[in-house]
Amino acid sequence: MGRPPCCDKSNVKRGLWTPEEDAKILAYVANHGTGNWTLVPKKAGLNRCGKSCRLRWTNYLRPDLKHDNFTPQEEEFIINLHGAIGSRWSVIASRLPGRTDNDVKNYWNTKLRKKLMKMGIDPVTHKPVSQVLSDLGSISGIPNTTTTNQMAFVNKELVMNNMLPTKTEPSAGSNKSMVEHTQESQVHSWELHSPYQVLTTENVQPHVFSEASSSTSSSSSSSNLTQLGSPQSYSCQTPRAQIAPHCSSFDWSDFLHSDSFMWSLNPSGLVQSEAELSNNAKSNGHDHQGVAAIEGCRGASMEYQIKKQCEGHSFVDGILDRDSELRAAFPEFLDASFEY
DNA sequence: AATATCCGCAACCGCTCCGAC
DNA sequence: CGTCGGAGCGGTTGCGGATAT
Repeated sequence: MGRPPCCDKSNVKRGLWTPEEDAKILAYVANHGTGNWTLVPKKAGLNRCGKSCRLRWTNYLRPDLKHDNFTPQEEEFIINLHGAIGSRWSVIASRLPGRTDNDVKNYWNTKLRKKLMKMGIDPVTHKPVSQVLSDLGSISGIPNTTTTNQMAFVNKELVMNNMLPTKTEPSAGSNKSMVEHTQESQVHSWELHSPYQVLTTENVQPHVFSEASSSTSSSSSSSNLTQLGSPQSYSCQTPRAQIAPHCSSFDWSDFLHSDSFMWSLNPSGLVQSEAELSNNAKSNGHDHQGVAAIEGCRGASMEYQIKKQCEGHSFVDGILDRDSELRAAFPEFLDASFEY
């Protein structure tokens, strides 16, 4: 038995809103504020579904909304965060003042997705399409026929979008072909010229895991933080080889979803330095000991996950272990108001 | 100039989440 | 602890303007 509809769909107006209806919503909110949207149509004198009223307000009428075009900085931030957390539009929008989840979602679907595809970047995985193809081909445990079918499908999609070169040719801004890049992606970055610079292992990993990487990797662990916004190369690479060459079960997406990564983004979409993070944490009321502990914890997070997974811990085991350790270490940060 | 096609965006739909009871 | 209902989220649809033929 399903839930009854929130309103009588046959008796409410649908479709585009008139200025008069907008004025009624605005007047109602000005007098009563938002909340209990199911009562709004009746109280405001509207023949609309309450849900529709809420949508109209949140997506269009809210006074704090920006109605101008997205800036390049906002574009970069959306791409970065989408690469990290996927299509969680409300989360992305919450970090872009004046933008709604609907705005961000529409902008992604109409502009950014196509832009990435033209750049040869798979908008779902944010990897070079050549790498996606390579990954598909190397999936173990899948019968060859299935893989072949998947490859055929992907090839068709890519050809339709002019993303798959008909022959090996140098990619823009590099002397190496896409195929060569794929083959070397374990150790070299794959680059093409782009007005964007997306968060990658190169500019995230050294920042977040400077302590961990210094002890686990002899590769370059520059702590230079690259500011987004300037024209730079779009660098994609497989982090596994650099960070955990000894462990093949590590999944970079797990890290991207971790709060360690989220902490490295501030609302403007710029990567924060350790000093900035410290200052922010301090200004938020954390004491020095707490800040140091957080930084140490953040830096050690990747190494911890790699170790645990190499030791045969399941993903869930790792989360539970981590939860216990964090609760023991920072009881003051894990009060009811802490989002975790 | 008329028609077809494309594109962007507002709005809708169905579902999940979460607090109140 | 289960149910109810409001709020919110993400995917999808469809309208209207812009552009191509």
